[in-house]
Amino acid sequence: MIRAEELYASLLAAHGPQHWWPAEDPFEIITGALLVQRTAWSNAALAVSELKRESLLEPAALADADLQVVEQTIRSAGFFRTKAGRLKQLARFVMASGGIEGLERQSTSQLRDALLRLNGIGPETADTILLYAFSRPVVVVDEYLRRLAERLCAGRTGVEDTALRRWISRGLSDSRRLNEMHALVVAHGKASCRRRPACSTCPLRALCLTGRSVSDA
DNA sequence: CACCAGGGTGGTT
DNA sequence: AACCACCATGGT
Repeated sequence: MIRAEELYASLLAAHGPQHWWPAEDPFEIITGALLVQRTAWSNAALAVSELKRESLLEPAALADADLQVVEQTIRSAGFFRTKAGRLKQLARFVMASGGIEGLERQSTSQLRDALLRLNGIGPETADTILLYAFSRPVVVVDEYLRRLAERLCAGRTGVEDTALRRWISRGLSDSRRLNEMHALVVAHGKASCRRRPACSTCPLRALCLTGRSVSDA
């Protein structure tokens, strides 16, 4: 049985530190989390800097901004009509919650439920926000992690997200390493081939060969 | 030219 | 519950 801590060490050795969102403005991170959905980060980052240039990277300004202006400003992030409306809604939500400081006072589960009620924020984006903007010790489950687990389990499919969460959080409980872990999983997912048996050059090959189950015990 | 990127929604079976 | 089309830009 592979421990999550071993996986973390192997990923870190193979790909190096990823330093995603190192302690920036929480609202900027929230905005980026929405803009990056199904989009290359370079394009999302461009949209974030454009918002900053337009002085729209603050809840009050964004909440009151003209929808058409927001659409054109974030154009580079793709799905710009959809995302512009969701961004404004998010800004209104932050305002109505007493700002970022108001959100920081909420418990992790309360904040997660509130985020999930918003249109355009699903489990992955909500957990990303909790982890990267509010430093909550949350496991982000994405498609890369599911594929990775599938390989570590020697092809076993259908592992539940809740089982993945328990497995990861058993070995990594602090937000700092969970932060790095998610970034490393994404980096590895993009770097490695997506065929069922991991290719022979995969840095995790040794783990794949010794791996059994993620959901056992 | 096709394919993909740090997802989520709404509709259909 | 498991699929599906759709949203749209920019890089390879």
